[in-house]
Amino acid sequence: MTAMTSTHTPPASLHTPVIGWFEQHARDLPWRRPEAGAWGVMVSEFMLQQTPVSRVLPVYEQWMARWPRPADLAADAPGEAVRAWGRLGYPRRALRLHGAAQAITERHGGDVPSEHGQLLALPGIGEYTAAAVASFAYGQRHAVLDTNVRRVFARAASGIQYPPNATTAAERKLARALLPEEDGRAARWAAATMELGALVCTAKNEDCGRCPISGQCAWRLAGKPAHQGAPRRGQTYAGTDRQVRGRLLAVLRESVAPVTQAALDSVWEEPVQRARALDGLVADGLVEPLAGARYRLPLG
DNA sequence: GACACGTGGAA
DNA sequence: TTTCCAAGTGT
Repeated sequence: MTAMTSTHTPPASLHTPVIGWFEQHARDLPWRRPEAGAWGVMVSEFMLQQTPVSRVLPVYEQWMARWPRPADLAADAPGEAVRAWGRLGYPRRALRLHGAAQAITERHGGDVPSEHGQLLALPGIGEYTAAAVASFAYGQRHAVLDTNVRRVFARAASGIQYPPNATTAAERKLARALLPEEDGRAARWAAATMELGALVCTAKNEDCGRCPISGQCAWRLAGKPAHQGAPRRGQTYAGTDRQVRGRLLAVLRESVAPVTQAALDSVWEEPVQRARALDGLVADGLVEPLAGARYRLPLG
C-alpha cells in the first residue's frame, strides 16, 4: 500500500498542478509539435530509448527529412537506417524501426496504428513505447511507465528515492489508479509526469523547489530517505563485446563500399573476441557478410 | 528475472 | 579517472 492511497489523497489534487506546470515549462521538442504526426512520435520514441534528448535532436531532424513517412523508410535498405542512426547507440533499434516501418506499410496501409495491441506487435515496440505512441500521438488513456514516471511515482506516492530495477505489478496498478478519467487529460498527465521526472524530479540533484507537488510528495515529507538495498549494477563497458561491436559497426557505417576483413581486424587486437563480436553483428542482421571476406551494412 | 545491447556528457 | 545515467526491448 502506498502513502498516496493510504492517505486517501484524491488524484485530482495532483493532476491539476502537474499538468499546469507542464503547460508552463514543457520543452518545445519537435516530436511534440502537431506536424510531427504519429510517425514522428514513433521515431522519437525509438531514438529516445536509453538515449538523451540532446543527442537525439539532430538525428531526428535528419531522419524525418529523409524518411517523412513509414513507407519512405521501408523502401530504403535497412543498412541505410543503421548508417543514419549514427552514434546514437544500440543500433539494433534502427533495424527494428526499419522493420516496424515495413510492417506498417504492409499491414496498416502506411499509417502508424493507433491500437495498443497493434503497436505492441511491431518490432522494437514494448510495453512503454506502445503506451507512449498511443497516448502522445493519439491522445489515448494509457499508463505510460518510463524511467522518469516511475521515479516520480516512487517518490511522490511511495515515498522512496528510486523505483525497483524492473517495473512491478504494483507500479502498474498505481499508475493506472493515478490516471485521469478523461482520455485527453490522461495523455497530458502522461507527458507531464514524464517531463517532471526529466527536468525537476531527476535521478540526482532533484530540485524540489521547482516541483509543483513538493507539498504532497511522500518522499520529501519523509525527509528524503536515501535508497535502501544493493547499489545498482554498474554497467561496465571497456573491454566488452559491446565495445568491440561498436568499433566494428563504426567502420562499416563510414564506408558505402564493402569493407575488408583486414579493415575490421584493425579495430581490436584480441582475435577470439573480435570474431565473436562480428559473428554477433551478422547474427543480429546488422552486418551482411559477402564473398571474399568482405562485409557491409545490410541491403535487405 | 537476469543479461546483453552503444554512446558520450556530467559529477 | 571512474561512475552514473539517459523516453527500453528481446531473449
